[in-house]
Amino acid sequence: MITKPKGTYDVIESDALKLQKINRVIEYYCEFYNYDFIRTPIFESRDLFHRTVGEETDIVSKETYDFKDRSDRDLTLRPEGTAGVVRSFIENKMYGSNMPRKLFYNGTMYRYERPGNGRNREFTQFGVEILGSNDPIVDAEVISMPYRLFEELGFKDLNVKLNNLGSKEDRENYKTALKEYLNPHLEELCEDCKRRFNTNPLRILDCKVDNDSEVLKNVPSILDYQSEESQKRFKKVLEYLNYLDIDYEVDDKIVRGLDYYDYTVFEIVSSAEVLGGASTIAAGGRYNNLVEKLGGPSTPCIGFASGLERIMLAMDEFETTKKRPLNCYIMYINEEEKIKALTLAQDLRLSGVAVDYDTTGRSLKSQFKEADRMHAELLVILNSEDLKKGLITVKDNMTKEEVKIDENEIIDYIISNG
RNA sequence: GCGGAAUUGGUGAAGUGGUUAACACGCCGGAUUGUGGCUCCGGUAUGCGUGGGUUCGAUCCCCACAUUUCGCCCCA
Repeated sequence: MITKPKGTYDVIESDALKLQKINRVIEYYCEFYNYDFIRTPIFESRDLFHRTVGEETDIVSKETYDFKDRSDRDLTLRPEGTAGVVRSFIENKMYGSNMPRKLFYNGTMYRYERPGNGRNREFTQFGVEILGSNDPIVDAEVISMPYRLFEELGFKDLNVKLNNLGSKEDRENYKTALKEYLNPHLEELCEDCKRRFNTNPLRILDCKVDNDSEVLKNVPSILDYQSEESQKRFKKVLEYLNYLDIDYEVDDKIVRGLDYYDYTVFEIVSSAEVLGGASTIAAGGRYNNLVEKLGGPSTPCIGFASGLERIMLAMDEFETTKKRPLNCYIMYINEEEKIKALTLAQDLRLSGVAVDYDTTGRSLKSQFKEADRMHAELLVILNSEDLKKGLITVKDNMTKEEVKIDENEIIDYIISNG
């Protein structure tokens, strides 16, 4: 038997219903918040991700699907959505007009990592990007929009954790201070952190191993190393979040895994138990230098990404999503009735009625069961004797009341009663 | 990439080194010769993740691999 590749999964049955619901909610929230849909390629040139996400990050250094096509081009399956959107923004010269640009995407991403609960190699993210505004009000919107959207999907007890990484200069100052502080304590840190000390000292802050150690408890806060302007800006973000009634918590230990972030970074965390260690359902931040770095004009931007698989997992804890009921189920036994079922079904469907009928030749009894499984509202029971008189039986599956309708009025009857 | 656990029909699962792999749900058929959801009867794994090995004999013991899962790393 051929099985699915490791870390992939099929979306079927109740998962399919959940995913459809999520996609519907995303569609209309993005419409209300006035974001335009964008779809970018699932693979891009390898350089795009190496330059944006960061050569040193785990995502790029050990998780990308890199391959060469038949003409020897170096390509990479996208591990995240922002790089492609920014590339498209520049390539299509969107900065020329209609700024800021508010875009949303929803598609599959690929990372070669160990699969587990809420982690897959092919996974789906939706996200938004606002390109061309540095107003803190935009930060508040990008945080509050997914927050409200998740509430709509049934999430409760959501928490936003956010931090201010400041400008590149602020961060360099902080890194220096951090290393100065940590240097005498190096031996007390875990092996990973010793390595990070040189490669990416900021990541030591959210190390789980050393989390409780005295060393990290007294570590200097990045918030104390911000320029006055950066601090003022962050305060405004928090102020706007207060007005929007968003439950947040400033966490100066939050740093993100992608190199391009600066100023505001945030995570939205759910307390749903099924999520286990995958409780972050959305995360993002500001990236004011990325567009310029990729060759576009200096453009301040902010965005977030959210993993749909994790949302689907958590939805189990809320409510079961039900399949939409079928308007009408047609039953028949013999060939004459079957042909009537075939044509009547087509006529009804073209009139906007959701219709189905049996195609496995099972007993009438089983057809009733099947109709119930599909939650059919009306049952059309074809009978050769009645058909000869031009009559068709329609039974209301709720009241169990049965009427015989003239063949010529059947469609109107079903439309007005279904 | 590192460590632990799991893998038996459509589903939930019991089970044993030895002829037909429990039970329940579901599904199909029948009783009810064309009006269901209750009840009763019958059917429903040539098969116990895959490949080797030990054995007279393996679903059960051993090894490898795959997949899933928990923790680490990392992350949505």
